Amino acid sequence: MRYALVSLNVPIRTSTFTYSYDEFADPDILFRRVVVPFGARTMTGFVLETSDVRPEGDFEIKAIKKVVDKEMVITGELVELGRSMAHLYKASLGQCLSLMVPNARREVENSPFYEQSPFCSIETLTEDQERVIKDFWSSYEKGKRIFYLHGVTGSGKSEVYLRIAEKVISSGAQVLYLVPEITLTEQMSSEVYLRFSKRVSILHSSLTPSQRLKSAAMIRKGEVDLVIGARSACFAPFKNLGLIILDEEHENSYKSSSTPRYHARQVAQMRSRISSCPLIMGSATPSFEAFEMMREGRIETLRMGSRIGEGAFPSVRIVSLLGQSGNISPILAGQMTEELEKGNGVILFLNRRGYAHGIMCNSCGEAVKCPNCSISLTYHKSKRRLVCHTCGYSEKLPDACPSCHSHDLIVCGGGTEMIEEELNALFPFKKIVRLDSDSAEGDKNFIRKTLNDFKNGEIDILIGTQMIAKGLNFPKATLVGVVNADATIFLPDFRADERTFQLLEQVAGRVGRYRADGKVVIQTSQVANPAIRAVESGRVEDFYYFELSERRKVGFPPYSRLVNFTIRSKNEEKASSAIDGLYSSISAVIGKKDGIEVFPPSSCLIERKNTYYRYHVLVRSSEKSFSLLLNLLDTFLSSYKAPSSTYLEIDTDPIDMM
DNA sequence: AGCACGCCGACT
DNA sequence: GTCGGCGTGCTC
Repeated sequence: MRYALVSLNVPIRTSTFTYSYDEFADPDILFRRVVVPFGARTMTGFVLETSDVRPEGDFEIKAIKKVVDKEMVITGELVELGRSMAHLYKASLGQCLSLMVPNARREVENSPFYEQSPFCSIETLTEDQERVIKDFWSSYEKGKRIFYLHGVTGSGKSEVYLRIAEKVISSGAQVLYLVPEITLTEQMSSEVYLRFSKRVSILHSSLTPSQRLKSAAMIRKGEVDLVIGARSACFAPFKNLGLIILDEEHENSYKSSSTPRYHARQVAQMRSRISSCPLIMGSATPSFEAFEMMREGRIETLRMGSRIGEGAFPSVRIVSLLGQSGNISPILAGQMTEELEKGNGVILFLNRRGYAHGIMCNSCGEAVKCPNCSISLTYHKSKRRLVCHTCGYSEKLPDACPSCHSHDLIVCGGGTEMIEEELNALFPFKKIVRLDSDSAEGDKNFIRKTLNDFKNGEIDILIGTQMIAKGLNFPKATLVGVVNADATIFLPDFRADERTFQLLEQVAGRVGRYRADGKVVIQTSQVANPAIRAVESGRVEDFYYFELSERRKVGFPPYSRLVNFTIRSKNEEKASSAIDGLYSSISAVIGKKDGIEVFPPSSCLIERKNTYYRYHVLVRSSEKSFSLLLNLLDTFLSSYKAPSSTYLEIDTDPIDMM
C-alpha cells in the first residue's frame, strides 16, 4: 500500500494527514492537489510526501478520492516558504500553502492580460540611474543579496528596476515585481507588457480564478519572464526565480489583515533566501525598519537624489486650522484661485470619506455609535445614511438623538463629501470631481475616466482620499492641498508620525514631478508636528534620526519585535477572563528570559468590533531573542486551547493594534 | 475552520 | 413528546 502525506487548510497544528492511494492508477501525485474525506466533509489538500510505510498512531487511514491536477502545482521551494511562514506567523502549514494556489470555482474565459498600449517609451538614463545600476551589479557580484533603492518621488526608480530586470531575464531567469494594490490600476502595466515582448503576467485583483490558474501554469512552465502583482503575487510558482523587486516598500497594503497575517516584504525576503536571488526594495519614504537596516549596513543602499528633467521639489506651506471655521482656509482658497486662474489643476487630499466623521447630540453630547462596534457612525449625506466603516452596518439618518430625543444634532469632522459641497460653493464655475471608494462605487470605469479627465485638463479640482495620494502622475496639477493632516497625526499608535510623514510626502510628490512651480499647502491644528515640519523643510534624514532615537528610548520597532495576541468573544466576561488565562499561561511558558517581555492584558483600541469584545496581550522581544521567542510560542501553542466561544488571533510584527 | 453529536428549553 | 439552540470535541 502507498501512503500520501496531505496538507489541509485547517487551523490545526498537525501539519499533515495520511491517506492511502492506488500507485498504479496515480503514479505521480507529489505536489498535486487531491480531494480527501476529512471528518464529515471533503477537502482539497496538497500532497507533500509519499511513502510505503504506514505512520505510527492509532487512526484509520482513508483513501484519496480524486487527484485534481495532472501536473505539479507547487514546488519544493514553495513548501519550504510555507514552512518558514507557518513558523513566523504561527499559522498551520496548510493555511500558508492555501494562499499559494488559486482555487478554481468559476470557469470564466477571458484574456488575463491588459489591453495593449500603442506607446512604448524607452527613456535615456540619468547619471543617477546609470550609477545606481552599476552599483547594484558590482555589489551583487560581491555576494550582496538585499538592496534598497532609496530615491525621491520622480527620480525614475521604475526605469532602474526594469533595466536590471531586463538583464536578469536575458540570462534566462524570471523576475517578480511587487507593487501595492492601487498602483496596478495604472497604465504602467501595458507599457511593461510590450517592452517585455508580452512574456508578462499581470496578477490583478479582478482576474477570475481560472485566469489565475492559467497565469500560474505559464509561470511554472517558464513561459513568462516577468510577473507583476500585489501582495499575493509573492507566492507565484516560478520555475527559475532570478530577481524580486518590491516597490513602495513602506506601503501597509503589503501586510495581510487575515490569518496568516503575512507581510509581502518578509515573504519576499524568505523567497530571495530560498531561491538565492537578489531582492531590490525601494521607496521615497522607507519604513523605519528599512531605514534602520540601511543605516546598519544590513542591506545595501542605492541612493538617488534628484528629479528627472524639469522636475523640482514643491514649496510647502503650513496653515494652522486653529480658530478656523470652514474646511478650506482663506490661504488655501487664495492659492487655489491663483492656480485655477492660470488654468492649472488643483488636488485636494483628505484621508476621510463620507460627509462627516460622526454626528453628535448638541443637548446631551452623545455621539451616535454602531450597534456592533465601539466606534461612531460616519454620515453619508448623498445616501442620507449613517454607515459603520468597520463592519458595514448602516441605518437611516435619525431625526432625533437616540438617547435624549433632542432634535439638535450636529456633524463633526468633515469628510470628502463635505469638502466637495464646500468647494462647489466656493468655486461655482469650476469642474470639481470627488474620487473615493464611495464615488467610484458601482462604476468600474469611474476611476480611470476621472484620472484621464484630470490629466486632460477637463477637471479643475480633484478631491479625494488615499486613492489619489499614491503613485499617480498629474502633469497638469500645480497645487496640492492637504485639507486636514490631523486625521493621521492623532492615530493612537507609536507609528503615527512615521505614517503621517509617509502619507504627506507621497501626497506632496503628486506635484512638481514635471515642472518647477509646484505648491503644497498643509492644513493642520498641529503646526509643530515633526512629520509636517520634515515635509516642509525637506530635512528628511533629520526627521528619521530624531524619530528613531525616540523609538529607541521606548524600545519599540525597529528596536524590538512584537507579537500581538488578540482574544475575541461575543461575551465580554468570557473574553476578559480568557485574556487573563492566556496572559498567565504565556507568561509561565516564557518565564524570565533576557530580552523578552509580556505586557499585561488590555482591551483593544477598538474594544468591540463586529459584535465581538476584544482584548489583547502584546509580547515584545529583542531582535536577538526573537527566534527563541518563536520557539517558546510553539511550546505555548501546543498546549493552549482558547476557552469555549472565544477565539485567538496571532499577529507577528503587527502594523497596527486596533 | 466546519461539522456532528449531545444535552437543555419552548413549541405543535 | 420533538425541534433546534449552541457548547464540545475531532478531523488521517
